Amino acid sequence: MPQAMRAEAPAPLPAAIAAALEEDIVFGRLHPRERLIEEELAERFAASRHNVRAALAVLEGMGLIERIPHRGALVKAYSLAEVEQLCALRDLLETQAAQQMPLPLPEAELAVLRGLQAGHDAAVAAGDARAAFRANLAFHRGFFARCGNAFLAEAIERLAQRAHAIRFAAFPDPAALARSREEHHAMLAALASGDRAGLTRLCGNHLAPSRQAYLRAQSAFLSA
Amino acid sequence: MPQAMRAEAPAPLPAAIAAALEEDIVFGRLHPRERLIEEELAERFAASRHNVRAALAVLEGMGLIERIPHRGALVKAYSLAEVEQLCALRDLLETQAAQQMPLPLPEAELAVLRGLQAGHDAAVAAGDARAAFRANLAFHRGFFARCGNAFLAEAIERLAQRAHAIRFAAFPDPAALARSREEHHAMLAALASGDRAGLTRLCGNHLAPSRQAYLRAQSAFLSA
DNA sequence: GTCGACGGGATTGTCGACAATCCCGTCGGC
DNA sequence: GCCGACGGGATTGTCGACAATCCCGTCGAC
Repeated sequence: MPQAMRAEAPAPLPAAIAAALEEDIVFGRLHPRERLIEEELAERFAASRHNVRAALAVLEGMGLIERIPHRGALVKAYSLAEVEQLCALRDLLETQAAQQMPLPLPEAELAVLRGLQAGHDAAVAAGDARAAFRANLAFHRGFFARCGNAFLAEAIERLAQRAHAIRFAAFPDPAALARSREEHHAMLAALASGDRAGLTRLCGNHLAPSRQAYLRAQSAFLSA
Repeated sequence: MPQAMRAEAPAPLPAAIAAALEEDIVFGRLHPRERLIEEELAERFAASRHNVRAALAVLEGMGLIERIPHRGALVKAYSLAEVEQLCALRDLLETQAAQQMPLPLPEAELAVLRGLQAGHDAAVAAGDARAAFRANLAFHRGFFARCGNAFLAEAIERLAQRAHAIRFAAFPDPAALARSREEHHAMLAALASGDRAGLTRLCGNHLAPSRQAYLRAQSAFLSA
């Protein structure tokens, strides 16, 4: 709960508050079932309660928190069965995206993706987990946008957001970050060479770690 | 624009306003690109502008309208390419849902779906397009919920909501309503007998009419 | 001793009013 | 005559304050 605000901008808009809370959830500073109280957040972010409220609405739309009327907001907790379902659907959609992506990717688009990945590399090298998280999102967004179906790309992004609530288990691990980085480079190589089979396989494997980490964390929690 | 409010409840909550506007879009009373002005809506629904604003946020989340900061809200217009992409993704997800649905469906669940379809039948028989629309949504929700993956069911529902903005072209047609009704019954029969191939085929065919109707309406519009 | 009514405190939800922004018709200068 | 600054009007965005709701500890009755 004690957490200095990071608002350097003159006005802490709802989007900034939502992003900060999103990171708190991803990095486990807010654990599942934890309650979010509007006035506390308003004080922490030096924002009005209206903006906090709007931010909570955003997070609810992303599936990261749950709001119960007149009762407040909680960080959403996912059961094992839900994690399995979520991963299965992500696998389906990301595989589909890989299969319909035009290959090999034009050099101009490849360059954009390489630029995004350079940002990710830098963040990982610097050990900046927060920046790595954001850069990772940006790379994935750019990558799946290339599948040619905006609705598919949006659905994939939405599911990835939902998975944030379970990803906290995997993300702080530097080895996982490095592995993610390597996989991104392998994906770029497959895009460049037009290796569709490899690309599809990479996409499937890429989301396995977070699922496994969650299951591990969950079983550790249950046995504790 | 002239449209009596249908609020019989003492308080017109945001959800009710959103539902009414959703229907206006589905039935073509609000056409694509039409502007939605908060104060006008507040007067029409005898609600506060706050509630109207919340309703607009809901509709934006459903992809039915577009909001531009400081500029207001418009009914969202979809291009032909977007319609194709939307339909392709719906096809993928609904086919997947049909393929993983446990068959044959237990009698208790079948009874629930039959009850929902009875409501749809009644609305179609009565020629009540509004009720038919709602009952159709309820049947689809109940149907796809049976696929065993809540995220898949939710994604399907979200895409169906988005399709509302293009469905207006098909919905007022009584023949289409009757056909939809028949297809629902065929789906129920497939669920009962465990005919997975038939079920999958039915799901695919079931969303073809709205796409075709949209393309027809679009070409008619372009040639006008 | 247990159960149900009651109230204080904390928290969320809603309202009216004001401030900020944008569009567009108008005007003055070059 | 055309271009850019300017203001009026319409519309959206934000604030502070108040009302509604809920949780939970307390008390009294059976």
